[in-house]
Amino acid sequence: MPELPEVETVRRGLAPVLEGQRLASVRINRPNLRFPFVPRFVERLTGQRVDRLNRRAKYLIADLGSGEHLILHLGMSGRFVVEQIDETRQPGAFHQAIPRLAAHDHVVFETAAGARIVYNDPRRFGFMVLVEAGALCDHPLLAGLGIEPLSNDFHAGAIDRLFAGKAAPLKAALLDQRLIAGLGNIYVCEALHRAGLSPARPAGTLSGARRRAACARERLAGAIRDVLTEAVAAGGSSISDHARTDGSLGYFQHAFRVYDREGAPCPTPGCHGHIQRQVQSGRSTFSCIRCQK
DNA sequence: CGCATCCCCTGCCTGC
DNA sequence: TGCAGGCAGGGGATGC
Repeated sequence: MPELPEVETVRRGLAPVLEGQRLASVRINRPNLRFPFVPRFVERLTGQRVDRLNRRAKYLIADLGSGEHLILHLGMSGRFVVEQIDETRQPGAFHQAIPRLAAHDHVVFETAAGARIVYNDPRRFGFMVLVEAGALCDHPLLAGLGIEPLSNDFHAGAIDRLFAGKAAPLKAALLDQRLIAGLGNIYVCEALHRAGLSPARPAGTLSGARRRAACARERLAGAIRDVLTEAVAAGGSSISDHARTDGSLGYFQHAFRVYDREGAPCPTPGCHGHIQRQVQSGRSTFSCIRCQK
């Protein structure tokens, strides 16, 4: 599921029920997701207050009252669903009375205020990692992450610097979380189409003083910012797994111009090409060879 | 180092 | 109808 817009959508759904609330109970239904849960994961979380829920790239980061942090990643198929539980029941008593667990409901949080937050992840590429106080910035999962594409630091000049000398195709460079953090397969394809840039073009050709390179990176920076902003406003893209925390679907998938549209006419005005699919770095790329150069 | 390939896991869709 | 194969939004480990 989740690229930056989907993760941000989940963050916005979870923040109102988590921030300022205590975790009255935590339950894990298996020993691992992508990684094994750390020892005493449940005990270390239970009773803690969540001060804030942040997002960095495709990670959610809960700041806990103890100074520790809980890093959450949704992998490919992870989702959170929030339900309001009967407030007359005793917190923590849901072990007996829990409503039916669906398949792949791996983690269940219950807040003192009566929200139940269920993490469901069929493929289990997601994970939850507890980080000691003060160790967040240096954590290996986060330390190497690149620039946030919706931050003020992201602009054509950043692309100029990051892509200088890179022989890798634009598709691969944009997927590289060490350069720009948060883009995934869908939004890379969409941004490249909007910018009129070929996914196969060497990333380094967007660097340097030449006017054409400067125009190209200007278009790319704008396209990335636009597509992500629009997708966040739409609640993300719901292909098969992503849903908002209230169960409703995002609708940005209806705005895709190229992703999963092989054979369709190119939506660029005046371009009479069609969308083709190719495989780059083992993953599908969708583009129009006519208007993406 | 930079880049490509493979792998983790389950579900769904297609074609035979 | 059943089954095999391919494919899926993630990232990490490996090998060249």
